[in-house]
Amino acid sequence: MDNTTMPDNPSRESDSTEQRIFDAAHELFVQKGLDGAKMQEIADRAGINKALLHYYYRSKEKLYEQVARAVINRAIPVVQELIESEDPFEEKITRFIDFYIELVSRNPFVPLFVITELNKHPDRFFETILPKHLPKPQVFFRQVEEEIARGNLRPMKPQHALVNIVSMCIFPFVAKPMIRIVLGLDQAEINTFLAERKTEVKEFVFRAIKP
Amino acid sequence: MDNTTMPDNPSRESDSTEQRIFDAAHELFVQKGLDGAKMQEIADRAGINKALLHYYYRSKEKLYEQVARAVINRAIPVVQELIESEDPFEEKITRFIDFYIELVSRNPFVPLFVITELNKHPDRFFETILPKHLPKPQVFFRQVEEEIARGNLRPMKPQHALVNIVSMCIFPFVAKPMIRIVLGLDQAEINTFLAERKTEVKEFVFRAIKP
DNA sequence: GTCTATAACTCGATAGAC
DNA sequence: GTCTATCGAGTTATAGAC
Repeated sequence: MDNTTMPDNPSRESDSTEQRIFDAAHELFVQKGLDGAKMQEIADRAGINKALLHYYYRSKEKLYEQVARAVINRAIPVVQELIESEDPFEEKITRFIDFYIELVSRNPFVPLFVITELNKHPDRFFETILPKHLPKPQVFFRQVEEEIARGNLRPMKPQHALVNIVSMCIFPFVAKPMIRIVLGLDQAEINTFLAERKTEVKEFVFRAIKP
Repeated sequence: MDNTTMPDNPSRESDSTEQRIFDAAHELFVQKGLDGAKMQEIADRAGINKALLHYYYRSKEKLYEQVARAVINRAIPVVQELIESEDPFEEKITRFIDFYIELVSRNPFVPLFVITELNKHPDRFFETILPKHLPKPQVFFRQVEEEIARGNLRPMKPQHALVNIVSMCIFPFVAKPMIRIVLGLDQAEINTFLAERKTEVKEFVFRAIKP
């Protein structure tokens, strides 16, 4: 953890035991996954005994599921608001990129956690973790079609536009260590580089979608 | 594994025991990671006994390292050739996107494997897995600068151009299940969507970088 | 609610027969 | 080389005192 901004995972000193356990589990599961995180380590970080984990959460599996649900449910409303917003299109894209990059840079482990969970345990994910209501991109697609009809955007498939934008927002943060190596940047330089992303992605996207 | 194309991981029926173990380990480690893959499962898939794994590879750790090295070393030459090529710039970009997407769609688990490994065990990665010579992007950067000077590209930071392109090539395949859900596509539709990426990314990129 | 102690289990690793 | 049997370390989970 070398970011200057703190992640969105609160860990107040004064919380209840149950909450402290949950926060510790949150941090470790998101970083290390279900197999990688150990109950002992979670207990240590929460400042309590291993037995209490079972007292409050019954099993590792159950604790993990609650954490996973919380991670998903915390991210969804933000994304939903961004993607379903009825703001004027150009503003919407700008806000989308700014907020999305902000979100990911505050929570660099979350996208990787979700992707890994989805790859390794798709059944559990669909049945017990994924909420009923997800962000619906139809608003975004309709807006793109309208802008194309008005001649404000070049003709293109809206799905690919969305995936392109999201890819450029998320991937560099997920692949930060890889990018650091290939570009030959030190710790300070990679952070500067990532800080430039908001500007660079917006510029890139608007050039790509304007007619 | 629902791709129509087979991954680049060969598993011939007639190979030696050592090779069969290696192939089984390759498949399982890449999909499940070091902690997630079990020696028993590797043995089962290779059609031999657990004890033989240790006979040939001494320990799980050593087997894993060999697999990880193989994965990296198989990917690097392709990427290196693409990024260091001295082809005319526009051809180079075209080839880069086509081959990169082809590579990732054949090996959808590899980027996630590398990223996860790099996040969880950076020390081992740098000391024992990463080869001495990596793809050097300096050629690419110089070409971008030259094209800008000639007026063939708009002024931009070459690093961000590269990261944008790579993001759009890799991320959709890594996040395939997530994209499938959000876009509401069935198995056939998501594959069609991913097959369109070569065309769509090229179009998007050229619009974004032309002056 | 919280702790200590320990049971129960998983899994990597080894011994030894063939 | 390959197998069966088993050990031993590390982990999850529980029992029971306070």
